[in-house]
Amino acid sequence: MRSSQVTIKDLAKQLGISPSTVSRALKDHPDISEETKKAVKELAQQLKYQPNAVALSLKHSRSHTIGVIIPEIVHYFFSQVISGIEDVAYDAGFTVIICQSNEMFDREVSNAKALLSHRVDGILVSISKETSDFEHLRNVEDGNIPMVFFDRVCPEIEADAVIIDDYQAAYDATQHLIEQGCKRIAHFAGPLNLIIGRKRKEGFIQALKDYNIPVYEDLIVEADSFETGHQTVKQLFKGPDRPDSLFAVNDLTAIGAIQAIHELGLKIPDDVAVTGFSDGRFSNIVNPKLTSVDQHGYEMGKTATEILLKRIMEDQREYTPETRVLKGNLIVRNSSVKKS
Amino acid sequence: MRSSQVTIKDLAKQLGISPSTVSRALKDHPDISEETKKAVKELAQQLKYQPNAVALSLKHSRSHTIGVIIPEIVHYFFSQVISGIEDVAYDAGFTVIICQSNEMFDREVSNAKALLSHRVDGILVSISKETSDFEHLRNVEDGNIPMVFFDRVCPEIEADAVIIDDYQAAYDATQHLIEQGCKRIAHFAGPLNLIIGRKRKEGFIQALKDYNIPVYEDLIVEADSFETGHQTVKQLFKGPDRPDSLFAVNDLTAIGAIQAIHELGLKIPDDVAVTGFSDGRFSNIVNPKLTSVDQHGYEMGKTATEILLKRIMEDQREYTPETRVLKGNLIVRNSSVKKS
DNA sequence: TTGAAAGCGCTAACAG
DNA sequence: CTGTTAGCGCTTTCAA
Repeated sequence: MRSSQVTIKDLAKQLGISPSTVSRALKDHPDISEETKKAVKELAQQLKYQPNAVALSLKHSRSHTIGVIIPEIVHYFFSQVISGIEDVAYDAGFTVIICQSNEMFDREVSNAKALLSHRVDGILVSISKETSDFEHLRNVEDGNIPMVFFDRVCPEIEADAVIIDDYQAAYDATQHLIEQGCKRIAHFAGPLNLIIGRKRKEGFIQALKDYNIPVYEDLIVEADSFETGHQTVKQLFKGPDRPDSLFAVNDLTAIGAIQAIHELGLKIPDDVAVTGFSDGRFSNIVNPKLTSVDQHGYEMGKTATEILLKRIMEDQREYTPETRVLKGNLIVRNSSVKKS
Repeated sequence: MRSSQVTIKDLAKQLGISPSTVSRALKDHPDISEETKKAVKELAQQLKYQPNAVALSLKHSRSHTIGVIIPEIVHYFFSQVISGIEDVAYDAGFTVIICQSNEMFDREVSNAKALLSHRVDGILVSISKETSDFEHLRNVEDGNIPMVFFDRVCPEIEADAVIIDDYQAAYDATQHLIEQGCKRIAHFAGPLNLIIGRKRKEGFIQALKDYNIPVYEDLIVEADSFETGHQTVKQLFKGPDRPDSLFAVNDLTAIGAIQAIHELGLKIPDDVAVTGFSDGRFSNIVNPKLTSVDQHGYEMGKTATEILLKRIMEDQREYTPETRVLKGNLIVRNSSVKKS
C-alpha cells in the first residue's frame, strides 16, 4: 500500500459534502458558511491533511519549486550560497531542488534535464569547470524557464546574473601585495574557460602593469586545488629567483601552497606573502591566518533568488537581463602583512 | 505565458495521432508499429520533449523523489553525506530535495511538512540540536512514508538508521590520549539531548574508568562550536591544575580550542594533547594537524539511501527496522602524539 | 495497430 | 451557499 496520505476527497466523503466545498472551505472562500469551514478545518487537522503539492503543480502549471545547479556543495562558498537561496525561497513558499554537477559536464546536463522534467519554475546555475557547451542551458531558455546565473556565469547566454567583481577584487589583492613591497608575484589561476578565472587573472595583471611591475608569464600557473597548489609551489618556489608572494584563485589552493612553502623552509609572510580568494571557514583557522577576498556567498544566493522569483512572478517573455555585481572585500590577515 | 514545454498532446496533434499512441511509442510498447515509433521519437527529439514528471507523479502516486532533512550543509561531514545520498539516488533515477533545518526545531517541522506535501517517496533525516518533540516525524511514519535516520537519530521512533559507533570511537580517541600519558583529560561535549552527544561522552568516561583514571565532572563541558571551544579553554585551562589533554566532540570545537591553547602560551601536543571528531577538511590543514575520527559521511549517505530505496521498492507496511553501524576510524595526527 | 475514456488530486467556472 | 464538471499531462484498461 503506497502512502496513505489524506486527500480532499477523503475529507469530503467523511463530511458528506463535495470535494469542491472542502477545497473552498480550506482556503477560506467567502461563499462558504462558517459552520462548514469549521467542520472541514477541524477534520483536516485531525486527519493531518496535507495538500498534495503534486496535484497543485499540475493544475496550476506552477510547481513553486526552483532548481539549483551547483558545482560542489562541499565548498564553503557554495554552501553559503545555498543557504541564501533557501532562506529567500523558503520565505516565498518555494521548495528548492539542489543538484550537484560535481564539476562534470555530463552531470550538469542530466541535472538540467531533470529540473526541466520536474517543471521547476526557475533555475539558478553556476556552471561546472568542464562546461563549454551550453546546449542544455539553451534548452532552459527555450522552455521559457527563468534562469539566473551566479558566480560562474555563461558567456553565451543572455540571462540575469549575480557575480562579484572578480577583476577588481583580484586587482585589490594584488595591489595589496605590491604595497607590501612584493615584486615577483605568482598567480595560481583558476580554469581559464571560466570567466571568473579569466577576470581574476586580468585584475592581477593589470595591477602589476599599473605599478610598473613586470609580468612574468611563467609565474602564472593554472592551479586551483589544495593538491595542485601544493605541487606547484614545490616546482615554482625552489629556485633562487623564487617568487616573493602569491595570489591564489581560492583559499584551498592558497592553503596547499602555504603548506608547501613551510615545507620548503620559507617563512610566511616575510619570505613569501600569500593571498587567497573566497574567504572560507579556513581563512581564520590556518596559520598564519589567510588574507582573502570575501565573496559574499550568502548574499549572492539571496540576491540571485530574489531576481529569479521576480522573473517568475512578473512572468513576461521579454525583459532585459540584469547583471548584479557585488563587491568582493579584501580581508587582510597575517599571511600577507610584512613587518616593516 | 507560462513555460512553453512540449507535451504529449502537442506531439500527437502534429502527427495526427492520439496521445495514447504517442505515449506508447515513447516507451517502445510492442503493439506500436516501427514506423509510428520512429516518427514519434524523431519529433520528440526535435521538439525536445521532456516527460512531465509532475503528471507522472500524480498518475503513479510515486514522485521518484526523496527528501532530506539535514541540520546544516556548511559542515563538511553533512555535505559529504549529501554527496553519498545524491550519487545513489541519481543512479536509481531519483531526485533529491534537500532541506536545511539550520539546527532549528521550527524549521525542521516545516521541512517535514513541505516534504510530505510534495509527496516524496521517502525521507532521510538527521535531527537538529533543538529537536526533542517528534510529532512531525511521527506524521511521516503515519503517512507510511519510509524514513531513514542518519547520524543524529531519533530515540522515540522505530525506524531504520545509519550511524557510526560513537561510543566506541570516543572510547578509542580517549584511550589514545591515555596511551600518550594523559591523566587530566577534558571533554568538550555535544548537546546531550542528541544521542551522539551522550554516546561520545559515555565512551569517554568508560575509557577513563577502564584505565583507572578519575573522572573529573568539571572537565566535562558542553561546547560544540569554534567559539565555545575557544571560550571554554580560556576558562578551563588557565589554572595550575589545567587539563593535559582534550577530547572535543567535533573538529571545529577542537580548532577553536587549539587557538585558545596557543593564545595561553601552551604547546600542542606536549602541554596539551588534542583530539577532534569528524575528520573534516580542516583536520589536515590546521597546525598542528588534528587527530580525529573519520565519520565516513559519504558512506553514511550512501548506505542510508540504499536502505531507503530498498524500503520504497519493497513497499511493505511491516518490517523490522534495521540500524546499520559504521565504524569510526581514529586517525592519529600531530595534535595528540607526544614525543617520548 | 490504434483510439477513447477514465482517473491520479485539485481548482475554478458555471449551475443551481 | 454548495454541487457538477472539466481539465492540468500522462498512462492504461477496454474497445475497435
